[in-house]
Amino acid sequence: MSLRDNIINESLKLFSLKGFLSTSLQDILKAANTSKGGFYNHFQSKEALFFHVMDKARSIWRDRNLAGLDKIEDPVDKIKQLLKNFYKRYLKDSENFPGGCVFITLMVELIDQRPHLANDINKGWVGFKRFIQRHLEAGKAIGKLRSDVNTEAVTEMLFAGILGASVNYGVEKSDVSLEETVNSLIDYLENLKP
Amino acid sequence: MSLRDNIINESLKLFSLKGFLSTSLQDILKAANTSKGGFYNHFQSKEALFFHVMDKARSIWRDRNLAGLDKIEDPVDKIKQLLKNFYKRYLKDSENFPGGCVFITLMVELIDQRPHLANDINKGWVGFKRFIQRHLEAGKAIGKLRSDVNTEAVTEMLFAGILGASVNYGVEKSDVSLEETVNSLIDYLENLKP
DNA sequence: TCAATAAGACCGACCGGTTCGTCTCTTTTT
DNA sequence: AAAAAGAGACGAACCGGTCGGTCTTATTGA
Repeated sequence: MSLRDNIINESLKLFSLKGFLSTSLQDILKAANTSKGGFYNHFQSKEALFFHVMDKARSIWRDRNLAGLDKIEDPVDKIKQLLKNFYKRYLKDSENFPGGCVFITLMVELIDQRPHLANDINKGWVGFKRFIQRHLEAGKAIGKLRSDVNTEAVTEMLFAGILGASVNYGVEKSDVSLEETVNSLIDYLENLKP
Repeated sequence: MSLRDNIINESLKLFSLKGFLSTSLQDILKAANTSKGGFYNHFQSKEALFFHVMDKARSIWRDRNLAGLDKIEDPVDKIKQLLKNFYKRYLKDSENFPGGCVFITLMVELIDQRPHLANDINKGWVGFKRFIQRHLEAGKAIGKLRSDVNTEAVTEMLFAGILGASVNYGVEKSDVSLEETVNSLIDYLENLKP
């Protein structure tokens, strides 16, 4: 693996553990087994690195969470599968995210300290919410959800549940709570069917 | 107000905005309008301050979230009231928590960096979960909840929902999502009644 | 084919600035 | 006068970032 890729991968791990501001350049250099010069050969600044790390994180996120969704017809079942993917294939990935979901760690740290960096994360969150709501609306249109379902409120509920489960998983490091929460969310979704 | 209390209050605000590690002593001194000497006259270290700030935060948390609960008989309704308190009286308190729920900000920051500090926060979380589950069990015992309700799973769901809603509120700074999420949680709880 | 040249990946000393905590000294209170 | 409270200079360690220099690799010319 190239030094550049190695720096990005190691930074991703460190950011998920310590956040962006609390990860020093020395931490990164040590983890990637390189030096200042080696780093600044590939990245203009620590902040520039941030965006490359986020690209990598988003790539992994899609790879894990959207796996198999294209083989499912029912849009509501797609969301169910996404919830399962989230806790079975994504959140447990301690190889890339030893400190849990990197987006949450970074968002909480940066929202009031580096709004322009937090904004980059938020774009993904907004897109994710839209993705959920679009599928719920599609499910409603073909009669897979009750016609009185408020898709916006359900989207907020699912999103908050996922966020909370992720935070809690980072604290508990136990699969039990995580599985219970995600299963409750799936049951909640199931109860909205006609 | 004494300098000591002033330092604690200003630190609470700063911690909710920037976390513990990212809040420098200079930030605190500036906000409290004092000096190094003034600070170290009252606190042994920055870490010692942390615990005093947490005591203050917990005190505010109880004051806001448990308000009026003693006047409610039905244990399930108590939890409903707590959910309402949470978003109406607690989370919107930008006076003490300008950066949103300080427990979440600190937990996410400290869980992998200062486990012994995170552990102090977690004690409160565990107690909160127990509080919820105890009331759900009590409600079940007197027939206010269906007998097939898994109180542990429901507790995890409510807790995750609250966590997620808090994180999301810190990002969106909008009451709409927050209200929708909490109302969805209350509906969810309502649907568990016989 | 092989030496001369060029490119750039990488190293680590170093820079100014900031960190937490200690210390001495001054001011205020009692 | 004595004790408590506050001010801020200071030190050692660390921060992100710069810079001169080395060493490997690719390209060129004969």
